Amino acid sequence: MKSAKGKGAARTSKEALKPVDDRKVGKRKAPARPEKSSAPKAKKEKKAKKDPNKPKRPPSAFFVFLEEFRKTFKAENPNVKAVSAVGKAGGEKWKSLSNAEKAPYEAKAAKRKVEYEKLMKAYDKKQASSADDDESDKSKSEVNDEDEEASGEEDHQEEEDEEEEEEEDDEDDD
DNA sequence: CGTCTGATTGTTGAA
DNA sequence: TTCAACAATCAGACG
Repeated sequence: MKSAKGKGAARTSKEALKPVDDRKVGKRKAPARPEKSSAPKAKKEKKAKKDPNKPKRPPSAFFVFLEEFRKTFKAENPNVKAVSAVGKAGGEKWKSLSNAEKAPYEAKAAKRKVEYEKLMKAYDKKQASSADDDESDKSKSEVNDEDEEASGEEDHQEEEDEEEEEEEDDEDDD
């Protein structure tokens, strides 16, 4: 451990064959630059292209719950500075929650997903535009650089009441 | 100074 | 359908 930054590769090499049970996933950014030195120039015509505005993945219900949990956890454990501590505690607590309790978190996560899809469309367009070799000709023709929600558009403005309470207290179905 | 790590689970995107 | 990687966090640690 320690400085073995070479993590990128190890992260899923053999584990790939093994079931996903071992979620030893903590690693991130695998494909991007496991080697430290070596000239990053590489240029590679079209590969390893950084995303100008790649939308980040929407936080799962667990993360949504974690966000709140972190505050609570840190509030009672200000001394704890290890992210892993919150992760473990959060994970444990998360499993302790019932469907009904996770419902609000999932609802939020679901909403995130919707927004994410929207961002994806915008991002997708950018890629398309970029895909084109020469954009100078068409110029403004395709998509504007950044429109986003700027104007009102058809914003439905969520009026969600979160009244999807279908819970029949059937948590312990097992 | 910058990038990476740890640890959790869920979700998403690609094959 | 299945795999693999990443999403936040926060401070420490290494280059």
